Amino acid sequence: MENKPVKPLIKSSSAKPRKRAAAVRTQLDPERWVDEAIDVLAKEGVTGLRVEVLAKRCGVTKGSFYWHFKDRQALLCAVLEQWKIGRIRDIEKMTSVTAGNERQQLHYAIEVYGASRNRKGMSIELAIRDWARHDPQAAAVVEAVDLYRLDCTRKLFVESGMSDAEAKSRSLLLYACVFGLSLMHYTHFDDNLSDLKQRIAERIIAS
Amino acid sequence: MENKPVKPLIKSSSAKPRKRAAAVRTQLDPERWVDEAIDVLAKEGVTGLRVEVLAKRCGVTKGSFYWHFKDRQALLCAVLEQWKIGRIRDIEKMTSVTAGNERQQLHYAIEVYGASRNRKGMSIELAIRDWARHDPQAAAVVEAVDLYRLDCTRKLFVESGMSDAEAKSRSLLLYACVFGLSLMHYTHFDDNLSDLKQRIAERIIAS
DNA sequence: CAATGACCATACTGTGTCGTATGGAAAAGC
DNA sequence: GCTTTTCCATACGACACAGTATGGTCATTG
Repeated sequence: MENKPVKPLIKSSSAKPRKRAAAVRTQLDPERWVDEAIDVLAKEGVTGLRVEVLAKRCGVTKGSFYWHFKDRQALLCAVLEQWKIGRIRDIEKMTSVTAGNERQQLHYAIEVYGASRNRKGMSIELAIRDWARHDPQAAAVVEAVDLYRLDCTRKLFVESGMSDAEAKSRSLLLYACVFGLSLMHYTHFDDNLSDLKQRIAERIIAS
Repeated sequence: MENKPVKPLIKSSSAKPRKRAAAVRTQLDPERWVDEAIDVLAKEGVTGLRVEVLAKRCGVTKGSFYWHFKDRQALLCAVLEQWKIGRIRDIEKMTSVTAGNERQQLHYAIEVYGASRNRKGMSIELAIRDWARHDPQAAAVVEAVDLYRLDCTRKLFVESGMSDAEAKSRSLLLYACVFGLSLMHYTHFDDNLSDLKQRIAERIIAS
């Protein structure tokens, strides 16, 4: 005994992908687990992210989970990491723009975050931010993402002709407003919400 | 058997307060439970609000809890209710102002919410809003509080000379920004955060 | 074809939690 | 003073969950 192959914290799926790529089997890899975990996270929060629940969603049992991950904490770390790189990739895509279109791109960013089609993305965002209130690791990831986001939009404001200080304040205002709105329940506050949102976006972006 | 006195859902403490008021004993009343519960809620979130944990904090056992409350859900309802009335009371106090001082009062409101001294209040706020993402009851309370808040500050904006539509958008922007900022991690974004906040407040309030 | 390793199921321990049943102590009421 | 009511402790059953141990199945490899 004791000769069980050493299980890495998170089994690296890049170290020998079974065969080549074809659907040789329907077996699970860590990424599948993480994807499913993020789904649960969005709906139930971190505390609702249980191993057995997740296994049931994947159609397997705990035995499989503990093959791919050392423990629950390892999954949580993987979730944070995957979210972080996904966010940074999105931010880069969202804020790379040809000169002269900065303001338009800023409007687009606000619209995307506030859109109801992005409901799931915002649920993940809020779940992780709530998670970060108790967990230093999550807090560190959130801070990294926030600082990156803030700096990207800051550049857009600067390139659209603002001072650096003003650009920073606008950048912070933009994201604060976007997340804050997703936190509030204001659907019955007015019967022309799109006009309200338009005014807000103008206030944030316009010089 | 079966003659045990009927336990109300939440034992009304106003229906015969034991003696008069004096410290005749150190026994617990529902309000004490709710106060302690809100404390735990702020630190651990709803899912961390367990009966036995709460009992230990109060220095008693579960037996006491289930005397004062029908079940855990009854406590949660009481927490929501107490938070709701407390918020509405605060809002009224915060937005009642002599004519001419509206803008000053709006600045004060932003400052209070963003202040670090109000850390606990904001923790409760965020915990309840996260709770509201899964629980319709909590969502209803949050909506009621939000609508009340939004309307109170809307009046301030109107009285300071804005159109109703503009006032509404400013009101929404104000609270969204306040809650959004408390959700972000931006302490390392700039070394003059107070200037940043000042600019943001100006942007929200100034005409 | 035999051996190895990857992947998963089953069974088990231990803990935390909800809710109930029941008894005990102290105050309140007569 | 005796009974009733109030408030709490203790003990219990049921369940959900984390993590471990161990064996089984199938594909891959030599």
